[in-house]
Amino acid sequence: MRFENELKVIKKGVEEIIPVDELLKKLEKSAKTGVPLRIKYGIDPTGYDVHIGHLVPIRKMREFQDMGHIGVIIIGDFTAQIGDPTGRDDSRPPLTKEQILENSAKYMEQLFTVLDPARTEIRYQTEWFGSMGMTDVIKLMGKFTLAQFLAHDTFRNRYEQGLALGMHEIMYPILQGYDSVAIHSDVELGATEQKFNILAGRDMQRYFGQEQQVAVLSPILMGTDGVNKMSKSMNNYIAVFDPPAEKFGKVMSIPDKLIVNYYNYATTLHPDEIQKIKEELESGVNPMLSKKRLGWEIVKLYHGAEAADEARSAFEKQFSQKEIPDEMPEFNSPEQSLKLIRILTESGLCETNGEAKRLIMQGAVSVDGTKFTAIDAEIELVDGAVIKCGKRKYLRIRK
RNA sequence: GGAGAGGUUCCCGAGCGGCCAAAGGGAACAGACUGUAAAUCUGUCGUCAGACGACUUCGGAGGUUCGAAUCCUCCCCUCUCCA
Repeated sequence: MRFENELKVIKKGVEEIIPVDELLKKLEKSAKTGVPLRIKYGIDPTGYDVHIGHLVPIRKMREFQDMGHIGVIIIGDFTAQIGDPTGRDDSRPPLTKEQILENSAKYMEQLFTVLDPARTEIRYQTEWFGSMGMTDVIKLMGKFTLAQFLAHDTFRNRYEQGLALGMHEIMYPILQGYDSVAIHSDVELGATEQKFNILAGRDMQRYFGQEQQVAVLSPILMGTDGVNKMSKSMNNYIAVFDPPAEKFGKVMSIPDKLIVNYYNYATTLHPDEIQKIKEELESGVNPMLSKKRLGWEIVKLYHGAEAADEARSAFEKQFSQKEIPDEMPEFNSPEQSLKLIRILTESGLCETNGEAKRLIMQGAVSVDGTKFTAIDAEIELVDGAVIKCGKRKYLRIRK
Protein backbone atom coordinates (compact mmCIF):
# COMPACT_ATOMS: atom_id res chain seq x y z
CA MET A 1 0.00 0.00 0.00
CA ARG A 2 1.04 3.51 -0.77
CA PHE A 3 0.99 4.85 2.78
CA GLU A 4 3.20 2.00 3.90
CA ASN A 5 5.87 3.51 1.73
CA GLU A 6 5.19 6.96 3.06
CA LEU A 7 5.35 5.65 6.56
CA LYS A 8 8.75 4.22 5.83
CA VAL A 9 10.02 7.60 4.76
CA ILE A 10 8.54 9.26 7.80
CA LYS A 11 10.05 6.72 10.12
CA LYS A 12 13.54 7.27 8.77
CA GLY A 13 15.73 8.96 11.34
CA VAL A 14 12.85 9.29 13.75
CA GLU A 15 13.08 8.14 17.31
CA GLU A 16 9.44 7.65 18.12
CA ILE A 17 5.98 8.03 16.60
CA ILE A 18 3.04 8.15 18.98
CA PRO A 19 0.87 6.40 17.96
CA VAL A 20 1.93 4.88 14.69
CA ASP A 21 -1.42 3.39 13.72
CA GLU A 22 -3.10 6.76 13.99
CA LEU A 23 -0.55 8.22 11.65
CA LEU A 24 -1.25 5.49 9.18
CA LYS A 25 -4.97 6.21 9.41
CA LYS A 26 -4.38 9.90 8.87
CA LEU A 27 -2.28 9.23 5.80
CA GLU A 28 -4.94 6.95 4.46
CA LYS A 29 -7.71 9.41 5.07
CA SER A 30 -5.77 12.26 3.54
CA ALA A 31 -5.12 10.23 0.42
CA LYS A 32 -8.76 9.36 0.18
CA THR A 33 -10.20 12.83 0.76
CA GLY A 34 -7.45 14.82 -0.87
CA VAL A 35 -7.16 17.00 2.22
CA PRO A 36 -3.52 17.47 3.18
CA LEU A 37 -2.37 16.81 6.71
CA ARG A 38 -1.35 19.76 8.84
CA ILE A 39 2.14 19.30 10.20
CA LYS A 40 2.96 21.51 13.14
CA TYR A 41 6.25 22.79 14.45
CA GLY A 42 6.61 25.59 16.96
CA ILE A 43 9.42 28.06 17.46
CA ASP A 44 10.04 30.66 20.12
CA PRO A 45 11.08 33.95 18.59
CA THR A 46 13.43 34.73 21.48
CA GLY A 47 16.33 34.78 19.08
CA TYR A 48 16.86 33.87 15.51
CA ASP A 49 20.00 31.84 15.41
CA VAL A 50 18.93 28.51 13.98
CA HIS A 51 21.36 25.65 14.30
CA ILE A 52 21.47 22.36 12.49
CA GLY A 53 19.96 20.59 15.48
CA HIS A 54 16.76 22.56 15.03
CA LEU A 55 16.63 21.47 11.45
CA VAL A 56 16.36 17.76 12.18
CA PRO A 57 12.55 17.99 12.64
CA ILE A 58 12.36 20.65 9.95
CA ARG A 59 13.76 18.20 7.42
CA LYS A 60 11.04 15.86 8.48
CA MET A 61 8.53 18.59 7.79
CA ARG A 62 9.95 18.99 4.31
CA GLU A 63 9.43 15.30 3.69
CA PHE A 64 5.80 15.68 4.66
CA GLN A 65 5.54 18.67 2.36
CA ASP A 66 6.97 16.67 -0.49
CA MET A 67 4.14 14.21 0.06
CA GLY A 68 1.70 17.05 -0.40
CA HIS A 69 1.02 18.01 3.19
CA ILE A 70 1.07 21.43 4.81
CA GLY A 71 3.74 22.58 7.22
CA VAL A 72 2.48 24.95 9.87
CA ILE A 73 5.10 26.94 11.74
CA ILE A 74 3.85 28.44 14.97
CA ILE A 75 5.57 31.60 16.08
CA GLY A 76 5.40 31.29 19.85
CA ASP A 77 5.10 34.94 20.74
CA PHE A 78 3.38 34.00 23.98
CA THR A 79 5.43 30.99 24.97
CA ALA A 80 8.53 33.06 24.24
CA GLN A 81 7.71 35.10 27.30
CA ILE A 82 7.83 32.00 29.42
CA GLY A 83 10.82 30.23 28.01
CA ASP A 84 10.62 26.52 27.48
CA PRO A 85 11.20 24.96 30.89
CA THR A 86 12.84 22.10 29.04
CA GLY A 87 15.73 24.48 28.64
CA ARG A 88 17.11 26.07 31.74
CA ASP A 89 16.89 29.75 31.15
CA ASP A 90 15.33 31.31 34.21
CA SER A 91 13.65 34.47 33.19
CA ARG A 92 12.98 36.02 29.84
CA PRO A 93 12.38 39.68 29.34
CA PRO A 94 9.21 40.28 27.37
CA LEU A 95 9.87 40.88 23.71
CA THR A 96 8.58 43.85 21.82
CA LYS A 97 6.41 43.38 18.77
CA GLU A 98 9.24 44.60 16.58
CA GLN A 99 11.68 42.12 18.03
CA ILE A 100 9.25 39.28 17.53
CA LEU A 101 8.65 40.25 13.93
CA GLU A 102 12.32 40.69 13.23
CA ASN A 103 13.29 37.46 14.93
CA SER A 104 10.65 35.40 13.24
CA ALA A 105 11.48 36.84 9.84
CA LYS A 106 15.11 35.89 10.26
CA TYR A 107 14.12 32.56 11.68
CA MET A 108 11.93 31.76 8.72
CA GLU A 109 14.62 32.84 6.30
CA GLN A 110 16.74 30.05 7.69
CA LEU A 111 13.96 27.49 7.83
CA PHE A 112 13.26 28.14 4.19
CA THR A 113 16.66 26.75 3.34
CA VAL A 114 14.87 23.49 4.00
CA LEU A 115 11.13 24.08 3.75
CA ASP A 116 8.93 24.51 0.71
CA PRO A 117 7.43 28.01 1.03
CA ALA A 118 4.44 27.10 -1.10
CA ARG A 119 3.36 24.54 1.43
CA THR A 120 4.24 26.44 4.57
CA GLU A 121 1.85 28.35 6.75
CA ILE A 122 3.09 30.75 9.40
CA ARG A 123 0.87 31.40 12.38
CA TYR A 124 1.30 33.56 15.46
CA GLN A 125 0.03 32.55 18.89
CA THR A 126 -1.32 36.05 19.29
CA GLU A 127 -4.03 35.10 16.80
CA TRP A 128 -5.70 32.91 19.40
CA PHE A 129 -4.19 33.89 22.73
CA GLY A 130 -4.27 37.63 22.13
CA SER A 131 -7.96 37.87 22.84
CA MET A 132 -8.26 35.25 25.55
CA GLY A 133 -9.60 36.26 28.92
CA MET A 134 -8.84 34.95 32.38
CA THR A 135 -11.89 32.69 32.23
CA ASP A 136 -10.54 30.91 29.19
CA VAL A 137 -7.12 30.60 30.74
CA ILE A 138 -8.50 29.06 33.92
CA LYS A 139 -10.50 26.63 31.83
CA LEU A 140 -7.42 25.55 29.95
CA MET A 141 -5.41 25.09 33.12
CA GLY A 142 -8.18 22.98 34.57
CA LYS A 143 -7.59 20.39 31.89
CA PHE A 144 -4.38 19.31 33.54
CA THR A 145 -3.39 18.17 36.99
CA LEU A 146 -0.33 18.95 39.00
CA ALA A 147 0.49 15.27 39.20
CA GLN A 148 0.72 15.15 35.43
CA PHE A 149 3.26 17.92 35.46
CA LEU A 150 5.28 16.45 38.26
CA ALA A 151 5.45 13.24 36.31
CA HIS A 152 7.21 15.20 33.60
CA ASP A 153 10.98 14.74 33.80
CA THR A 154 11.95 18.36 33.49
CA PHE A 155 9.57 19.59 36.12
CA ARG A 156 10.28 16.75 38.48
CA ASN A 157 14.04 17.05 38.15
CA ARG A 158 14.02 20.74 38.74
CA TYR A 159 11.69 20.31 41.65
CA GLU A 160 13.75 17.55 43.19
CA GLN A 161 16.99 19.37 42.67
CA GLY A 162 15.55 22.30 44.53
CA LEU A 163 15.72 24.63 41.58
CA ALA A 164 13.33 27.49 41.08
CA LEU A 165 10.24 26.56 39.14
CA GLY A 166 7.90 29.41 38.28
CA MET A 167 4.16 28.84 38.17
CA HIS A 168 4.06 30.41 34.75
CA GLU A 169 6.35 27.73 33.44
CA ILE A 170 3.67 25.09 33.69
CA MET A 171 1.74 27.23 31.27
CA TYR A 172 4.22 26.36 28.58
CA PRO A 173 2.91 22.91 27.73
CA ILE A 174 -0.65 24.17 28.09
CA LEU A 175 -0.12 26.94 25.58
CA GLN A 176 1.78 24.73 23.21
CA GLY A 177 -0.95 22.16 23.55
CA TYR A 178 -3.67 24.63 22.72
CA ASP A 179 -1.78 25.70 19.62
CA SER A 180 -2.57 22.29 18.21
CA VAL A 181 -6.27 22.93 18.76
CA ALA A 182 -6.06 26.37 17.19
CA ILE A 183 -4.49 25.17 13.99
CA HIS A 184 -6.11 21.74 13.83
CA SER A 185 -2.81 19.96 13.86
CA ASP A 186 -2.54 16.41 12.53
CA VAL A 187 1.09 15.80 13.29
CA GLU A 188 3.42 17.69 15.58
CA LEU A 189 7.14 17.49 15.04
CA GLY A 190 9.78 18.01 17.65
CA ALA A 191 12.80 16.57 19.36
CA THR A 192 12.23 13.77 21.85
CA GLU A 193 12.45 16.20 24.73
CA GLN A 194 9.25 17.73 23.37
CA LYS A 195 7.30 14.57 24.06
CA PHE A 196 5.42 15.93 27.03
CA ASN A 197 4.50 19.18 25.35
CA ILE A 198 3.38 17.46 22.19
CA LEU A 199 1.32 14.93 24.07
CA ALA A 200 -0.28 17.82 25.93
CA GLY A 201 -1.50 18.87 22.51
CA ARG A 202 -3.17 15.51 22.08
CA ASP A 203 -4.97 15.93 25.39
CA MET A 204 -6.07 19.42 24.50
CA GLN A 205 -7.45 18.32 21.18
CA ARG A 206 -9.42 15.54 22.84
CA TYR A 207 -10.94 18.03 25.28
CA PHE A 208 -11.95 20.20 22.39
CA GLY A 209 -13.43 17.30 20.48
CA GLN A 210 -10.82 17.29 17.76
CA GLU A 211 -9.05 14.45 16.09
CA GLN A 212 -5.77 14.05 17.96
CA GLN A 213 -2.41 14.86 16.50
CA VAL A 214 0.37 12.33 16.17
CA ALA A 215 3.74 13.00 17.75
CA VAL A 216 6.73 12.46 15.48
CA LEU A 217 9.80 12.77 17.63
CA SER A 218 13.29 13.28 16.26
CA PRO A 219 16.42 12.41 18.13
CA ILE A 220 18.30 15.21 19.80
CA LEU A 221 21.44 16.25 17.97
CA MET A 222 24.48 16.37 20.19
CA GLY A 223 26.51 19.54 20.28
CA THR A 224 29.99 19.82 18.85
CA ASP A 225 31.39 19.25 22.34
CA GLY A 226 29.94 15.76 22.32
CA VAL A 227 28.62 16.17 25.84
CA ASN A 228 25.51 18.33 25.74
CA LYS A 229 22.72 18.60 23.27
CA MET A 230 23.29 21.21 20.64
CA SER A 231 22.14 24.55 21.96
CA LYS A 232 22.90 28.20 21.80
CA SER A 233 23.49 28.53 25.49
CA MET A 234 26.15 25.81 25.50
CA ASN A 235 27.85 27.42 22.55
CA ASN A 236 28.34 24.06 20.92
CA TYR A 237 26.28 24.59 17.83
CA ILE A 238 26.65 24.85 14.11
CA ALA A 239 24.45 27.69 12.96
CA VAL A 240 22.70 27.92 9.63
CA PHE A 241 24.16 31.42 9.34
CA ASP A 242 27.71 30.19 9.97
CA PRO A 243 29.82 30.74 6.87
CA PRO A 244 30.92 27.56 5.05
CA ALA A 245 34.45 27.50 6.46
CA GLU A 246 33.08 27.92 9.95
CA LYS A 247 30.64 25.06 9.52
CA PHE A 248 33.36 22.86 8.15
CA GLY A 249 35.73 23.69 10.99
CA LYS A 250 33.10 23.07 13.60
CA VAL A 251 32.38 19.69 12.12
CA MET A 252 36.08 18.88 12.29
CA SER A 253 36.01 19.76 15.96
CA ILE A 254 33.39 17.22 16.95
CA PRO A 255 34.65 14.21 18.88
CA ASP A 256 35.22 11.22 16.64
CA LYS A 257 32.51 9.25 18.43
CA LEU A 258 29.90 11.62 17.10
CA ILE A 259 30.66 11.15 13.43
CA VAL A 260 28.04 8.54 12.64
CA ASN A 261 25.47 10.33 14.72
CA TYR A 262 25.95 13.48 12.66
CA TYR A 263 25.80 11.58 9.41
CA ASN A 264 22.48 10.20 10.50
CA TYR A 265 20.82 13.36 11.66
CA ALA A 266 22.57 16.26 10.03
CA THR A 267 22.96 15.01 6.48
CA THR A 268 20.59 13.61 3.89
CA LEU A 269 22.83 10.70 2.96
CA HIS A 270 21.20 7.38 2.33
CA PRO A 271 21.25 5.03 5.32
CA ASP A 272 23.18 2.40 3.33
CA GLU A 273 25.88 4.93 2.60
CA ILE A 274 26.07 5.83 6.28
CA GLN A 275 26.31 2.18 7.18
CA LYS A 276 29.30 1.91 4.88
CA ILE A 277 31.00 4.85 6.56
CA LYS A 278 30.33 3.31 9.92
CA GLU A 279 31.98 0.08 8.86
CA GLU A 280 34.96 1.91 7.48
CA LEU A 281 35.40 3.71 10.76
CA GLU A 282 35.23 0.47 12.66
CA SER A 283 37.80 -1.11 10.40
CA GLY A 284 40.27 1.61 11.29
CA VAL A 285 40.01 4.21 8.58
CA ASN A 286 41.31 7.55 9.83
CA PRO A 287 38.31 9.31 11.38
CA MET A 288 39.59 12.56 10.01
CA LEU A 289 38.67 11.41 6.52
CA SER A 290 35.10 10.58 7.45
CA LYS A 291 34.89 13.86 9.24
CA LYS A 292 36.05 15.78 6.22
CA ARG A 293 33.39 14.11 4.17
CA LEU A 294 30.85 14.88 6.86
CA GLY A 295 31.87 18.52 6.87
CA TRP A 296 31.60 18.58 3.13
CA GLU A 297 28.12 17.04 3.14
CA ILE A 298 26.87 19.49 5.72
CA VAL A 299 28.28 22.54 4.00
CA LYS A 300 26.88 21.32 0.70
CA LEU A 301 23.43 21.10 2.20
CA TYR A 302 23.37 24.80 2.95
CA HIS A 303 25.78 26.40 0.49
CA GLY A 304 26.12 23.99 -2.38
CA ALA A 305 28.87 21.67 -3.56
CA GLU A 306 31.18 24.38 -4.75
CA ALA A 307 31.26 26.11 -1.38
CA ALA A 308 31.78 22.73 0.22
CA ASP A 309 34.82 22.09 -1.94
CA GLU A 310 36.21 25.48 -1.05
CA ALA A 311 35.63 25.02 2.64
CA ARG A 312 37.40 21.71 2.58
CA SER A 313 40.43 22.86 0.67
CA ALA A 314 40.68 25.99 2.80
CA PHE A 315 40.69 23.81 5.86
CA GLU A 316 43.32 21.52 4.42
CA LYS A 317 45.50 24.42 3.48
CA GLN A 318 45.21 26.11 6.80
CA PHE A 319 45.45 23.20 9.17
CA SER A 320 46.93 20.24 7.37
CA GLN A 321 49.46 22.18 5.33
CA LYS A 322 49.55 25.14 7.66
CA GLU A 323 49.24 27.64 4.90
CA ILE A 324 47.91 31.12 5.38
CA PRO A 325 44.24 31.52 4.50
CA ASP A 326 43.31 33.85 1.66
CA GLU A 327 40.86 35.93 3.60
CA MET A 328 41.42 37.53 6.95
CA PRO A 329 40.66 40.76 8.77
CA GLU A 330 42.86 43.73 7.99
CA PHE A 331 44.47 46.35 10.18
CA ASN A 332 45.26 49.94 9.35
CA SER A 333 47.31 52.39 11.33
CA PRO A 334 49.02 55.69 10.56
CA GLU A 335 52.04 54.65 12.67
CA GLN A 336 55.26 53.36 11.16
CA SER A 337 55.68 50.76 13.86
CA LEU A 338 53.66 49.63 16.84
CA LYS A 339 53.97 47.38 19.86
CA LEU A 340 52.78 43.93 19.01
CA ILE A 341 50.47 43.96 22.01
CA ARG A 342 48.76 47.08 20.80
CA ILE A 343 48.25 45.69 17.33
CA LEU A 344 46.60 42.63 18.80
CA THR A 345 44.21 44.56 21.02
CA GLU A 346 43.48 47.46 18.69
CA SER A 347 42.65 45.12 15.86
CA GLY A 348 40.29 43.22 18.10
CA LEU A 349 42.24 39.99 17.76
CA CYS A 350 42.64 40.01 21.54
CA GLU A 351 40.19 41.37 24.07
CA THR A 352 42.64 42.67 26.64
CA ASN A 353 46.30 43.49 26.91
CA GLY A 354 46.68 40.64 29.36
CA GLU A 355 45.36 38.18 26.84
CA ALA A 356 47.67 39.55 24.18
CA LYS A 357 50.68 39.24 26.48
CA ARG A 358 49.75 35.73 27.46
CA LEU A 359 49.47 34.63 23.88
CA ILE A 360 52.79 36.20 23.01
CA MET A 361 54.47 34.54 25.95
CA GLN A 362 52.91 31.24 25.02
CA GLY A 363 54.48 31.47 21.62
CA ALA A 364 51.19 31.77 19.80
CA VAL A 365 51.99 34.91 17.88
CA SER A 366 54.04 35.23 14.75
CA VAL A 367 54.57 37.90 12.12
CA ASP A 368 55.16 36.66 8.61
CA GLY A 369 56.17 33.33 10.02
CA THR A 370 58.60 34.61 12.64
CA LYS A 371 57.57 33.85 16.15
CA PHE A 372 57.67 36.70 18.67
CA THR A 373 57.83 35.85 22.34
CA ALA A 374 58.98 39.16 23.79
CA ILE A 375 56.12 41.05 25.35
CA ASP A 376 57.48 44.43 24.37
CA ALA A 377 58.22 43.49 20.78
CA GLU A 378 57.77 46.37 18.38
CA ILE A 379 56.63 45.59 14.86
CA GLU A 380 57.31 47.50 11.66
CA LEU A 381 54.02 48.03 9.94
CA VAL A 382 54.60 46.80 6.43
CA ASP A 383 51.80 46.51 3.91
CA GLY A 384 50.71 42.91 3.47
CA ALA A 385 52.44 41.55 6.56
CA VAL A 386 50.47 38.75 8.17
CA ILE A 387 50.15 38.32 11.90
CA LYS A 388 49.11 34.93 13.16
CA CYS A 389 47.71 34.67 16.66
CA GLY A 390 46.82 31.20 17.85
CA LYS A 391 45.53 28.54 15.55
CA ARG A 392 42.78 30.34 13.81
CA LYS A 393 43.26 34.07 14.08
CA TYR A 394 45.02 36.00 11.36
CA LEU A 395 45.48 39.66 10.61
CA ARG A 396 46.82 41.42 7.56
CA ILE A 397 48.55 44.78 7.88
CA ARG A 398 47.46 47.40 5.38
CA LYS A 399 49.18 50.64 4.66
C1' G B 1 2.75 33.66 58.83
C1' G B 2 6.68 30.38 61.57
C1' A B 3 11.42 27.51 61.48
C1' G B 4 15.85 26.39 58.76
C1' A B 5 19.40 26.53 54.35
C1' G B 6 21.53 29.43 50.64
C1' G B 7 23.02 33.52 46.80
C1' U B 8 31.11 33.19 45.29
C1' U B 9 34.85 34.77 39.42
C1' C B 10 31.77 32.12 32.06
C1' C B 11 29.27 27.44 34.54
C1' C B 12 29.40 23.91 38.77
C1' G B 13 31.49 24.36 43.46
C1' A B 14 35.06 25.11 47.99
C1' G B 15 36.32 29.09 51.25
C1' C B 16 33.56 31.46 56.56
C1' G B 17 38.34 37.85 59.76
C1' G B 18 44.53 38.54 57.43
C1' C B 19 48.58 33.36 54.09
C1' C B 20 42.16 35.13 48.94
C1' A B 21 42.03 37.57 42.75
C1' A B 22 39.76 33.44 46.00
C1' A B 23 40.80 25.48 46.20
C1' G B 24 38.87 21.77 42.74
C1' G B 25 36.26 20.47 38.27
C1' G B 26 34.16 21.93 33.55
C1' A B 27 34.27 25.37 29.55
C1' A B 28 37.55 28.49 26.89
C1' C B 29 42.40 29.76 25.02
C1' A B 30 47.69 28.50 24.01
C1' G B 31 51.88 25.06 23.31
C1' A B 32 53.50 20.00 22.17
C1' C B 33 51.86 15.93 19.57
C1' U B 34 48.47 14.36 15.56
C1' G B 35 47.40 13.75 7.77
C1' U B 36 41.30 16.21 12.63
C1' A B 37 39.37 22.95 15.21
C1' A B 38 39.30 14.50 17.65
C1' A B 39 42.06 12.16 21.68
C1' U B 40 46.25 12.88 25.02
C1' C B 41 49.90 15.74 27.81
C1' U B 42 51.52 20.69 29.58
C1' G B 43 50.44 25.64 30.49
C1' U B 44 47.22 30.07 30.82
C1' C B 45 42.68 31.67 32.44
C1' G B 46 39.71 39.71 36.70
C1' U B 47 41.80 44.67 34.68
C1' C B 48 46.25 47.73 34.17
C1' A B 49 51.78 47.30 34.59
C1' G B 50 58.02 44.60 31.42
C1' A B 51 58.46 43.25 36.65
C1' C B 52 57.70 45.17 41.96
C1' G B 53 52.89 46.35 42.37
C1' A B 54 48.20 49.00 41.79
C1' C B 55 43.03 48.76 41.05
C1' U B 56 37.98 46.42 40.70
C1' U B 57 35.32 41.61 42.22
C1' C B 58 32.40 37.10 46.16
C1' G B 59 23.23 39.13 45.60
C1' G B 60 22.38 44.94 47.00
C1' A B 61 23.05 49.10 50.46
C1' G B 62 25.20 50.48 54.92
C1' G B 63 28.22 49.28 59.49
C1' U B 64 32.12 46.94 62.93
C1' U B 65 37.56 46.26 62.36
C1' C B 66 44.30 48.25 61.36
C1' G B 67 42.11 44.53 57.90
C1' A B 68 35.82 41.43 55.47
C1' A B 69 33.87 36.82 50.37
C1' U B 70 34.22 35.71 55.62
C1' C B 71 31.21 39.42 61.57
C1' C B 72 26.61 42.89 62.32
C1' U B 73 22.03 45.62 60.30
C1' C B 74 18.46 46.38 56.62
C1' C B 75 16.85 45.06 51.73
C1' C B 76 16.29 41.78 47.23
C1' C B 77 16.17 36.73 45.35
C1' U B 78 16.05 31.09 45.73
C1' C B 79 15.20 26.41 48.23
C1' U B 80 13.29 23.04 52.34
C1' C B 81 9.93 21.91 56.27
C1' C B 82 5.45 23.42 59.19
C1' A B 83 0.49 25.73 58.38
